Amino acid sequence: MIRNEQYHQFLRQCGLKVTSTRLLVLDVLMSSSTALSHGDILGKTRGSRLDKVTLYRTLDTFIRHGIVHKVASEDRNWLYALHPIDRNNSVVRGDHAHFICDHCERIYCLPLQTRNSMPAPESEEGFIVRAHEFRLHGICPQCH
Amino acid sequence: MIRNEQYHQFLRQCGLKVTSTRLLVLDVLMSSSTALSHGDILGKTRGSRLDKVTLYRTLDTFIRHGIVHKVASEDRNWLYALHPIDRNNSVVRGDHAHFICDHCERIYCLPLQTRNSMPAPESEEGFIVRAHEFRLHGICPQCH
DNA sequence: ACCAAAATTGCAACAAAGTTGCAATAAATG
DNA sequence: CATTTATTGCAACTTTGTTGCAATTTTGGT
Repeated sequence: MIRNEQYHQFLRQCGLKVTSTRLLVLDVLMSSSTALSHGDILGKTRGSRLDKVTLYRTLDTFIRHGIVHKVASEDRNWLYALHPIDRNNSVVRGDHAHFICDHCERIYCLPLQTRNSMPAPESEEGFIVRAHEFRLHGICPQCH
Repeated sequence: MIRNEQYHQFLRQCGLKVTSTRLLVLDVLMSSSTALSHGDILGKTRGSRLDKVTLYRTLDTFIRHGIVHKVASEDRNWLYALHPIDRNNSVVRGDHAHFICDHCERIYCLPLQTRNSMPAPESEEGFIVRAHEFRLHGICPQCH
């Protein structure tokens, strides 16, 4: 796998030890255009005796290091997706929307174009707003 | 409980049979300013031998009839909240935001004021947007 | 290339959340 | 008030996620 060298460098940049589990999970997430569940990832790594607990912990580590974020799916479990990575292997954590296809249930992370970008809503009636998530529902390109 | 007559009428308006379980769950949801989990509701109804399965099914029925909606909490389970009801006992399903307090973890449904309301983002690159959910993170009035 | 320290992994057992099938019960209609 | 139909409670089960611990792997210094 030629990408391994790149992933290796990326993990070190994030202050993480390089392990085969992490390289594997990183590769699976990189290769998907949609957010994946724990089960999805486990399915895509059959053959490489990756334990479910290890996967939970790996995803958790990635989240704590800001590489991955999780989105709740419509059927009560978590989907995991990478933050976009730019040409310098730096993680870009800018605002983006989660698009949920009401047909295939897949969740895509869509960058918010400037012309679509949402103004952060004002704090109001004692609620102090610090961050926000925008979830879009509809039909994805694959489903029409 | 003086509200029972009102709830009774409301359920019939929704085309539902009136049962003690539904009256009970409706009352619990009405009395809360935040969205409640299945467990929360079960906790608030101790004494009334309400079965967990029945509660799941009741909440599901309410959702199918548009009385209740569910929001994923930050720790992977569903919270349930009523749609606002106006003076004519009609359900108001207008846009609203979900405010998640990062301190107490409670989730509030906040109406979107006109000045805060989000324009529906344009469909783009083959993604057809039909609905959206806005999730706000921050600190709620009780926590500061 | 090897060693020691520290982090990571796999396993087994467990806990929590949610579902299914079915028999018993309760609500609405005439 | 009897019949039909929906709702409820229970037991067993599935799925998802967690904990503790021993074994293994990674890293940095020699």
